[in-house]
Amino acid sequence: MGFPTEILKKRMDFFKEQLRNSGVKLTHQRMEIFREVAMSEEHPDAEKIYRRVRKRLPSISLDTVYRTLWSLLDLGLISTLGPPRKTVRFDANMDSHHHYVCTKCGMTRDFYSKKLDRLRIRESESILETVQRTQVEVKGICVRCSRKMQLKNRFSREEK
Amino acid sequence: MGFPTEILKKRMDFFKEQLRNSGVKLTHQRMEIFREVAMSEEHPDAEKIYRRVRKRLPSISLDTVYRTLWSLLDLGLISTLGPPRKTVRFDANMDSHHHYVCTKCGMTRDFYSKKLDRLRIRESESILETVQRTQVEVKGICVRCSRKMQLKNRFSREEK
DNA sequence: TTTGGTGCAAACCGTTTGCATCGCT
DNA sequence: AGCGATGCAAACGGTTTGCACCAAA
Repeated sequence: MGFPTEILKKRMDFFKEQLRNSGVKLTHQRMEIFREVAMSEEHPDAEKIYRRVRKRLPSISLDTVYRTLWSLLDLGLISTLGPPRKTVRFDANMDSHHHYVCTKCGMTRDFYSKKLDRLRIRESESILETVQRTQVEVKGICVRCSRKMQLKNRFSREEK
Repeated sequence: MGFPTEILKKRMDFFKEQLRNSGVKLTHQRMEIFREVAMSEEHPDAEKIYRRVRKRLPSISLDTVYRTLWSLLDLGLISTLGPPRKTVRFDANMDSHHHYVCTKCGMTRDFYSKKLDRLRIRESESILETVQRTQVEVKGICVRCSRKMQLKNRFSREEK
């Protein structure tokens, strides 16, 4: 195995370009951290990325990894899995349903759709042994966060 | 507003039955904690559940809330949002893709589907202001966890 | 009465922050 | 030289655990 070279190259080029455009410095650390995420198949967490990057940059620290990942997120170069949450959230609705999710604040609301319930995905490629359920996540920015961001933008425009 | 009475009743009845069947004691605390999750529209976290339950049971402690929630999860009475994770996980694949997710260990793998990409959900009921993307999560038990559980079951059978 | 359930406090661990230093541009 | 980026260590906050007490069957 090994990660497809062209895809990795494409991602690295985009990464460099985005950093340049946004005035964020291109450092070793950022480069290696992004490379690690970009060539991973398994959506690693910060600790795992840290351990791997440290093989090439032994003096890097975990908090640089965190800071870098959050910047990359702001720049739209990576995303996080699921809603952003530092807390586990619970759901007592065991009927088949789907979710609207705000990627900013994590707000989540159920919705129902007979059509979506009928979704059947092709065989799970022997990754999952048994499938429990198939759920659609519609991700976006909720009304409240949207308003907040507009306000913020207005202020920062006025500051200039 | 207010939560539909029939649905809540149905959930409470199922809850009591499941506790009875599994030999887990039905205590005030468990009752109030489950009720709180069952009648919530917003997928609260442990802290929020704790604050609400405390209004009725002022002496309850946060760790009882946690312990209860994990038991309810084991009993299949509630679920958690997204893969169970104590760490944030990152994804540098910004192309449209979907996920296989193991609900036990959180293992997540990408898959692609032109057909699913074409999914268009009906208007988001003014909950989301703007939709960024629609992603399908196929949830189940991965091969590795499945094997582990089989082993465990075999042992516990032998213990008797 | 017995045993699982609960409350308390302390431990744990992932993540964040303040600050002094480093090293690109 | 200047200033953003980094490393270190300490703080933070959500979650878990050990233990003694309590209460339901």
